[in-house]
Amino acid sequence: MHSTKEKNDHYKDDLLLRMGLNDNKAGMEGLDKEKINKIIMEATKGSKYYGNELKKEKQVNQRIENMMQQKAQITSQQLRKAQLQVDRFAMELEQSRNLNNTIVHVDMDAFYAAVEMRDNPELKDKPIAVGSMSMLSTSNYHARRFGVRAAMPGFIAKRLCPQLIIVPPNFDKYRAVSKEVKEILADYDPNFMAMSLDEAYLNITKHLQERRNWPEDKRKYFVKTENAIENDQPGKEVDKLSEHERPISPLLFEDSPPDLQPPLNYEEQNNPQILQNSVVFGTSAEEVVKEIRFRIQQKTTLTASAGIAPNTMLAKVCSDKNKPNGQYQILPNRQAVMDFIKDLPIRKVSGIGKVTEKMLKALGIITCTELYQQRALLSLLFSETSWHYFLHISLGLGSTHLARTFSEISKAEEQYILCQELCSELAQDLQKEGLKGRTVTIKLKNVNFEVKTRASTVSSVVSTAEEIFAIAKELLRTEIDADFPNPLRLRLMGVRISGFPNEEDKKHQQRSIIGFLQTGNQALSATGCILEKTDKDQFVKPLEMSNKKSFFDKKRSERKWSHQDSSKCQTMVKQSLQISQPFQVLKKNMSENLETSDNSDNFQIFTCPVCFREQRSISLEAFNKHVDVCLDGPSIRENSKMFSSSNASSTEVSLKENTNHSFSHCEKQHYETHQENVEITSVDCMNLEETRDNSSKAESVDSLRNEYSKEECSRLPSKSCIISLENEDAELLSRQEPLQPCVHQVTAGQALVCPVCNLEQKTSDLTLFNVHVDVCLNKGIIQELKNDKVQSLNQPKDSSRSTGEFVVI
DNA sequence: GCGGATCAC
DNA sequence: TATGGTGATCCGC
Repeated sequence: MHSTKEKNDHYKDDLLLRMGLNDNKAGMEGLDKEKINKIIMEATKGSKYYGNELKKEKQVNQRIENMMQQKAQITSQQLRKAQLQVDRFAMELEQSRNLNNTIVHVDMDAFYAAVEMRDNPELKDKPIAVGSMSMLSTSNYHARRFGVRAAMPGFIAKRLCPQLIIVPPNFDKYRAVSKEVKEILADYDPNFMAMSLDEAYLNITKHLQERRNWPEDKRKYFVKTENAIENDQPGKEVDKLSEHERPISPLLFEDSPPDLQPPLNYEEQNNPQILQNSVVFGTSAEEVVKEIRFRIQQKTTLTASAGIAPNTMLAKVCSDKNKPNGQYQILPNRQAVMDFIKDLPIRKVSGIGKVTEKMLKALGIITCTELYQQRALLSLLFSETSWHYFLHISLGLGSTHLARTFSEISKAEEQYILCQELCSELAQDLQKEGLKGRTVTIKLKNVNFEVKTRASTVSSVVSTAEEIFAIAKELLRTEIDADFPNPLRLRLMGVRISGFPNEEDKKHQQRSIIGFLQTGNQALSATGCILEKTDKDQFVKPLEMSNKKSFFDKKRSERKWSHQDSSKCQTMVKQSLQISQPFQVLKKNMSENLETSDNSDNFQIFTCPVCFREQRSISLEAFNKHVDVCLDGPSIRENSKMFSSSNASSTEVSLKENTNHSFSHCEKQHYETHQENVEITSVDCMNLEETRDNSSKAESVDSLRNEYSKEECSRLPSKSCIISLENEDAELLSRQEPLQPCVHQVTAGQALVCPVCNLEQKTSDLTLFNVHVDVCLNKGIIQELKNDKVQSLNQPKDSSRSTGEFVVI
């Protein structure tokens, strides 16, 4: 319901300033922001709550101060070096950019309040909020004009708006409505991911494919103007069965943009056309989402907002853009993404909260462009997890797939078989990595989403499937016996091995890569496998994954991630590799990725950002190696002195400021999917839905999300990866478009000359070229090297093109 | 490992 | 009168 972004924003002095951003129109009913702030302050000041807020603020300020001190100690050399590392990582990320998915984020407008208004016409024109005198979870837009917001105590809201009606929450009702909405969503993506009662992500990529061939009839809906609709199937007549009248467009949002008011204003442009009380929607993503919103409104009389984008991070931001009752799309090309990102305040991104915002602001970072410009500094000031996350955001990257739900596995036999398979997979991975461990852990999640981990440590290392299974089997048996005679009804199982005696050695061996890809001290610490069963009774085969490296979204990893089309799995593997995988794995998969997913990469010529020589490597691996050598070795011609004393992995600043940005769920899927959380040992779980029901306040805790989202994929300091075996794989693979749907096509073989370093870049990939130019522009080192040539260009200040592209025609 | 901080709903 | 409850991750200790 209410987002954290809104939460607390009413109370802090600095944040009060931002309240001007809220809807409040001069001359209209309501309060101006100064008045709102004043009233809130009066009600807040002197309270215990306020005292605690001040205390917390001090702590944050202290963190910022520490960070600034640390920043002051960073040498330009450290910064240059960091820049190289970060840019190399950025280049890899850029390469893995995947624009082939269409992700939709659907968000019901003022959900609880809207439901209450719908069901009680008396509330229609009044400012209302759902909650209690202690806490509100939602307010309608009318009330928001008075400054009444979610996460505000009711008694303060009453001071702001004495006529405010506070309605106690009716969760059963919200759940029922939510279910109606979800039934619609499932038509477009059966594996959609519900984040809460009023929010969900959909991957409509597949739907769009199928829809292309749909006859108009299948995209036609009858408009219902008076009564509620029971049957909202396309092409079918509308039943009338409403006991009371439900207006099509509830007067929830008087100020919503007129052109976004469905359904009757749909006559705009070609689609959808209105024909005799019916509407035909087109086949584009935009049309699909209009259709979804139309159906939601027809069925529930409530409005929803939506965002359409190539990944979940962007889709989420988009859904907020034209709220309420609107939608927004970022087209699936890099330029569109970058244009959108350019001036986007980082605070808009899910995972960037109040504290992170403030810390970054202290570094002069407010927008994503600035976030990108400061990437090198950030890598020195923040944890690896954090700066990776930041870099993703600043490149407009996010998760491109959603997980699916799983069917139950309740037969003991199957469970043992599953366990054995997992152990075999795990053993294979161990063998590949040359690892042996002493601790075997199984993780079980039952149908109620309770998660248990059970571990056993043996005296000597194990590595074979038989050895591991022998241990895992006993752990599993214990759990099965514990519930006997009731079966264990599992939703997910995982096996992990840890306790590697030779971790240090391993790390050392991999230093050349790890030095760049990860600065933390966790190299390859464990290998894990987790197997999940899909709702289609297909197994998601584990592969492997990195541990700490996986930095993406744990946030809602609990919401289940899992499935992956095998074609996409390659992408995923590729991405996770680039971000976090140990080198060996990268090596193993990279060539295959290049071959399968992007032909043009096969003979790509990389230009080393250090020595500027072209590397006619076929694989990124070889290229990475070269850069490693360049960075480490004294062999760099032009700038050897700059690196003569440096060690590739020695840049770390001791005291890293940690920001607990939780990764946006989306992204994390790529990297965290199917990972295990070591810590969880036993969760005595009641069904969350039940607990919620008993909660008098806290309506924001949603229950329905658990239906779809509780699949655990938390982090695991280990490696794991998933391959899903699906029928559609081949199809998906074949229809994959080039990684970079470039707007600017470059003729094959055409030489691109970097305007900064003046060196010819023989890559045919404009994206890579752009990255190179960015690297050049943003790097003092290059400026120094080419001082005579680029004086006029070495101002990376131009925020409008921090990640800008050089357009080649 | 645990608890505090952060974030989201 | 009065400023939620829950779950998750990350990180430092």
